[in-house]
This record gives sequence, C-alpha cells and structure tokens, in this order.
Amino acid sequence: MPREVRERQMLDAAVAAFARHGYQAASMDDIAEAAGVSKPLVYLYLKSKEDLFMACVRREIRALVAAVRQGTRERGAADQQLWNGLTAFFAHTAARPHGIAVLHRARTQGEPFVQEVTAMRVEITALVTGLLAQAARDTGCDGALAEREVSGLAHALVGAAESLAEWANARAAADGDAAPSAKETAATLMNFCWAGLENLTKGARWVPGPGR
Amino acid sequence: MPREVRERQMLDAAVAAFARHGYQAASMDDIAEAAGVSKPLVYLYLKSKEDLFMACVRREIRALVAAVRQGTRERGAADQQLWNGLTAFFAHTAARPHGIAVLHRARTQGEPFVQEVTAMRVEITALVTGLLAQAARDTGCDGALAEREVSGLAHALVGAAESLAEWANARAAADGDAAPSAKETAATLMNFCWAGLENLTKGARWVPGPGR
Amino acid sequence: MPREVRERQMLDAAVAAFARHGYQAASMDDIAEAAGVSKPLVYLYLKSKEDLFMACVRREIRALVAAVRQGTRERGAADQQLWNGLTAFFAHTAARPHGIAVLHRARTQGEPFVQEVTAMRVEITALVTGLLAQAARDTGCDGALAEREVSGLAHALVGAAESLAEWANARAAADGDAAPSAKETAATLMNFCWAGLENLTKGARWVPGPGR
Amino acid sequence: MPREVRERQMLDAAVAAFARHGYQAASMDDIAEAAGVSKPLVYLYLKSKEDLFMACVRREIRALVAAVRQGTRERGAADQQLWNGLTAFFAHTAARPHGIAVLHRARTQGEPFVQEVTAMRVEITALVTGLLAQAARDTGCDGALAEREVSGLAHALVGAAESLAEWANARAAADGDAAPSAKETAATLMNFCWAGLENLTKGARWVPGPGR
DNA sequence: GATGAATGAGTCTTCATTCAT
DNA sequence: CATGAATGAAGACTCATTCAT
Repeated sequence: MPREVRERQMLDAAVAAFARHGYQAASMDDIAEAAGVSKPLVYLYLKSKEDLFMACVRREIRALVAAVRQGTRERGAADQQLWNGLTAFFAHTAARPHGIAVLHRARTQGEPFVQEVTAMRVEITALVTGLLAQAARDTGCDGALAEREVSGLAHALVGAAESLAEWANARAAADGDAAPSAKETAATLMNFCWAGLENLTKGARWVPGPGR
Repeated sequence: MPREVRERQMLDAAVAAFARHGYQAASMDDIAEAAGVSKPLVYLYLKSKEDLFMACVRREIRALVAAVRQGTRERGAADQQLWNGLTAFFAHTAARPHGIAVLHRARTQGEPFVQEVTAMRVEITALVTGLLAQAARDTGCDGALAEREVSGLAHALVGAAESLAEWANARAAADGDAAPSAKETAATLMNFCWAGLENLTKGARWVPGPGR
Repeated sequence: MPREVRERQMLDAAVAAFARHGYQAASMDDIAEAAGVSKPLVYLYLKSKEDLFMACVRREIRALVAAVRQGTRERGAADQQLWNGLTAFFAHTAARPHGIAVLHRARTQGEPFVQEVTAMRVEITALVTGLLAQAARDTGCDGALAEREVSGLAHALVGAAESLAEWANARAAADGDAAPSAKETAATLMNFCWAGLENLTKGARWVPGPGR
Repeated sequence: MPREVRERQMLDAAVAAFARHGYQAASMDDIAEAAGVSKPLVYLYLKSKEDLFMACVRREIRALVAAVRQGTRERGAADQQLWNGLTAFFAHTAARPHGIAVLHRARTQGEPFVQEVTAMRVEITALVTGLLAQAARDTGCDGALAEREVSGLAHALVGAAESLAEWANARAAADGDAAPSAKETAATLMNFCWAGLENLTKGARWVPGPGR
C-alpha cells in the first residue's frame, strides 16, 4: 500500500483519537491500532507524537480555511457574504467534528500549536474584518471602528460561532433529526449579531445607563 | 493546621496545575509539592485524582455562578441587567483565570465532568433566557422567540463571552496595561449583540436574500 | 529498608550488569530485578540510566584510587613503593573484577564518562610519575626524562597492569587454584619493567641498531 | 557493482560504526546508509548483525596479524625483531584506528568474539614468546623462564603496547603534529621493557625486600 | 539484484496509588 | 496526623529483521 494512503489513514485515526481523548491521553498504541498499522510505521512516517499532532492540526486548519474561503468566494453584499461564510463554517464543523475538536485541543497544548491555530484565527479574523469594513463602506460610514474594537468583535463572533457549532453538534449527537442545519445555525448567528454590527458601522453604540 | 485550610491549599495548587497542564499532564506529585503537603495526605483528603479534579471543577463552578448571580441581583431594565451580569462575568474571569481554564478543560474530560459543566451552562443559560424574556415583555412582544431559538442564542452569547474573556486575558498577559477592563469588554459584547437581540424580541429577523 | 542500603544494593546490581553486558546492553529491568526492587524505585533514587552508570563509575573510581593510595601510603625506596602500589592494585582488581570492568566500559561511553576515567588515570599517572622521579633522585640522575616520555611510560605501565589484571582474573575464572596471587602478578610486572625504568632514570637507553 | 566491492563497502561502514558506538549502539540502519546500500542488501550479504560484526572482527584480526608478521619477517637479533614487530604494530594501529577499536570492543561481546580475539592474542603471544626464547638462547641461558611466567610477560607486553597505541592515537587526535611516530612509540616501549626482559632471560630477577 | 513497506519485541521512563511506621 | 518507601501498569520510542515486488 502506497505511503500516501497509509499516511492519510494514520492522520484520520490520529485526528479521531486526539479529538476524543486530547493530546496527552491519546496513546500512540491506540492510534496505530485504529489506523490498522503497527506503531513503528507511525513513527517511521510521522516522526513523533508531537509531529503527528502537528500534522493533524495543520491538515485540519487547511481544510477549515479552505472551506470558509470557498464559502466567501462569491462577491456580494457584506451581510450575504458573512452569511455564506458562516454557512460554510457550520457545514464544515458538522461534517468534520473531529477536526474542529483537534483545533480546539491544540489551543491548550503549548507554543507551537497555539501559534498555528492563532495564525489561522488571524487569517479568518482578517476575512471578517474585511467584510465589516465593506459593510461600513456600503453604509457610507467608514472609519467608525477602532482596530482594537474590531479585534474584540471578531473574537466575539468567532467564539459565538464555535460555541454554536458545538451546540449544533451536540444536538446532532443527541437526536440526529432535531439537529439544526448549517443554514439555520448561520441564520441564528446572523440574527444574533447583524443588527448590532450594522449599528456599530454607523457609529451607533449601546451605552450603560447613567451612574454605571 | 485545620483540615479546611489544608484542603483549600490543595485545591488551589490543583486548580493551578490543571489549568496549566490539563488533567492528564498535571501530576499528583507536583500538586502535592505545590500545596506544600505530602502525597498521601492529598489522597487521604481527596480520594483520587479524579475526585480532586471534580472538587476543583465544583468549586470553580460555584464561584463563577455566585459571581454572575451577584452581578445580576439588582433588578432593572433587561439590558442593564445583562450588562451587569457580563461585567461580573468578565471581572471574575480576569480575577480567576485558572478557575476558568479548569472549567474549560473539564469540558473535554469525559462524562462526569462534562455533565457538571453542562449543568452550569444550563443554569446560566436560564438566567440569560430570563432576561431575554423580560426584554420581550418590556417591548410588549412576548412569545416571539421559540425555545430552540433562545437556546441557540444563549449558546452564542455564552460562547462569545468566553471567547472575549480569553482574548482579554491574553491581552492582559501580553501587556498588562493594555488589557481592557471588565466593563469595556462587557460593552464590546453588548454592542455586538444587543441591537440584534432587541430586534429579535420584536420579531424582526435577518433573512438571507432570495435564492439562498 | 533505609534508602542508603537500598541504594548500595542497586549500585551493586548495576555494576555487575554493566560489567557483564556493557552500558547499552544492560537493561534497567534486569538491574532492578537483580537488586530485588522495582524499576520505579531505581529511577526514584538514581534518576536515569546515565546517572546510574555515572554513580557506578564514580564509586568504583573512588574505591580503586583509595586502594592504590592505601597501598603506597608507606614511604620507602621507589621500587618498594611501586611494588606496594601494584600489589594493592592487583589485589583490588582481583577482589572487585566487576568494578574494574565497569571502568573499562566507561572508557568507550562518551564524553562525561571518559572524562571521569581520564581524570582518574591522570591521578594515578601522577602517583607513578612521582615514584619515577623519586627513583631518578635516588640514583642521583634527576631530569633525565622528558615529560612526554614519562607520560608514555606511565601509560605503558598502566596498560600492562590492566592487561595483567585481566589475565590474572581470566586465570582465576578458568581454574581458581591456579590463579596467581596479587603479589605474584606484581612481581611479574616489576620484573618486566623495573630494570628498564632504572636504566632510563640513569639516562641509559635502548636504541635500534644502525640503519633503522 | 560486483558483490566483492559492495561487501567491502559494508564492512568499512560497519567497522567505523562499531568502533564509534559499540556493538549494541551501532544500528544496522546507520551502517546500511553509511555504506550507501539498502538494509535488506546488508542482510542478504551478511546474514545478521552478529555475523556482520564477526566478519568485521575477522577481517581486522587478519589485517593486524598480517601487519605484525610482515614486520617480523626479517631474521635478526631478538631485540631488533621485537622492535620491528612493535613498529609494525604501532604503524598499523595508527593507520587503522577503527579496526583496533573493533577488536577492543569484541573482547566484551560474549563468547564467540572473545574466542576469536583470544586466538589472535595467542598467536601473537607465541610470536613474542619465540623471540624471548631466542633471546634466552642468544644469551646462552635457556630454560630460565617458566611457561606461566612467559605468558604473563607476553600479556604485559601486549597490554602495554595496546595502551601505548591508544595513547598515541589520542595524541594524534588532539594535535596531529604532536603525535609520536610508530618508531618513537616502539622505542618508548623497548626502553620500558627490554632491560627487564634481558635480565629475566639471564635469570636475574627483581625481588621485594625482606619481610614483604 | 535491489528495495519500499512493515513489524514483534524490547527499552527507558513516568505516574497514580498504597502501606508500615 | 503525616510520611518515607515502594510498585503495577502503561506510554513513547527504537531496532533487528523480513517480505512482496
């Protein structure tokens, strides 16, 4: 069996194991067995547990970014594009829950992995930021948002999206039929945030009452 | 030294260790040493590693829920109350980053821990849901939101809040002075979502364009 | 059982194992079993295989140097002192063949070990050199030997001694009764070299015939 | 490429690896790579690691014995012949340090290898013994040396020679120019032992003082 | 003849956990 | 109460060795 195929099998098994048990708790023995190969072969191809994890992380990052980019490829109104992107994101998280879980785990596994995921977040945040800026331009209200503010908003959006993805997956696991579709989830999030974002691009802000 | 004090020392050390290294990677040796006691004593008081972790999780859950409840104690307009709750939440996450990290880790450590954290989420979600319902009443538009929709929104809000808390903590770690205050972070999130939530309580929805 | 005792047991077992099989081939499993303890205890007390080996090397070096120093303690004519030292050396190598073997192995196990043994050789060579110098003084012929020449001679003497020790041990192993005593072996070596050394201190040298 | 050439390449690589790392630590992978062939080929030609090591040992033994025999070919006075043999020996050890190191290692690798090297030592010892006997005849004092005594002396001589060879190689490694030539080293050893050996063939012996 | 693919067995090392004192 | 002493079980990693092609 050619190396490429074997390697993909190993990565698949590893992603599943890391997703389920975390980096530390997943054992190379189990991964090898799940991949249907012997442990030495895993080491021959992927060097070490750390390298194997990194390979998983990189593969899943590539897949996620590709999915989202594909979703936002088509030009259009800012809200439509955001909705497209979110739909693609939720479709991807539903299709590859293990991959998403691995990325989640990677964020608590030390420097090199954190860096990798952070870089991905930056990439996606930039995408979102671009859409917000476009929205601001569309409403003729450029420059209303400070950089730090945008950063915070992007994190809020990404966090909300991740949380919703998890929630949707949990629903799907509990009762397959009751799970919301990617489009539904995306709509929920759009409803949740779009009006607020729109206000912000116009400079309208929520403020706490007097004395706060 | 009274048992209560010793036990708190152990929990403090354990929370720090679990937050930093995760459940598996944190070693009982290190925890005992950090707590300044011998290992057998840890076992005498806390039975096992799992029980110790559970004790940490429960304590941090209690602390977090108490903080948020305290923040929303005062009656008032729904938005003001939500803002109060968020401020309390962000103040708490900034004050006890390790505690939050432990709760985060707990969500990927198997049944019993997941259940505990999930229960907490349900509790907080209920609180948020209550506020949304109040907001709906305030605007005279009761019943506009389906239960599932509210659930999704609450998850989005909680996820956004968690993500922002992490982001704020990361900022604080990188450059203490540049870190946003709890109030600022709460304001960011309110700006992000309040307009959308208000619309929803009025029955106004974002919808994808035709053909989507 | 007190730590000190256990540690000596472990070192004894380790010296035997390293002597027999070499550093690489000796397994921590076997050493632990031979010492009558579990492997984790070996690691608790001696940190790692490398540290364990180093501890063995250091202990055997100390024992050997102490034996030789003890043998040459008593002042007297240079040849008598040298003979005393050699006798002590051969008695020690006969009594602790494993220790000697470990020192032998250490000389091919990389920097830190080589250094340790080399330092010991330097110490013993200095002792021998002192005796040669004394012999030169006794015969009223100081300064006849260049430093490099002495170094070479010392190495030759030490090498001859080691080789004889091995040979004597091999004889003892093959047929206990036929083994030469330490005194006999020392006499053999004295016979082998003393006349030559004496000549050298007098400036008399062996030279190859013409045309060589 | 003809089998013979390939095989020599493998042996060269193996000798270098075994010399540097020892039998256990040298890996077949590294040897195959260093030899520029694939691992299965090594197994095809040389059967196993043990056989490979044995082949190395045998080759180096043949080379060393041939060198020394060649050195002592020319008839002459016993001391001249011994000097010739030693010069040849030191020239060989300087030219093939790896080969010598392998023989050294072989002496601690269990029965079959020990036997091989021992046989070689016996061969060389016989050669030396012959020279000593000749010296005794030359001085008209036959039969003065017991067999066991000669054996001990031969071992002392061989040990001294090995030790000096090592010392000379170490000097060469540390500072190529300062290394003693084979002739110098041979002279050092002759100075060290010849007078003593000559005495012995005459029946003159060193004896410890009274009361020893 | 030569090799890419594959593995069983074994190595060092660590950790949660328990007694006897 | 508190601890020094001790271990069973398991994990990452490596190596000599063999086929199918």
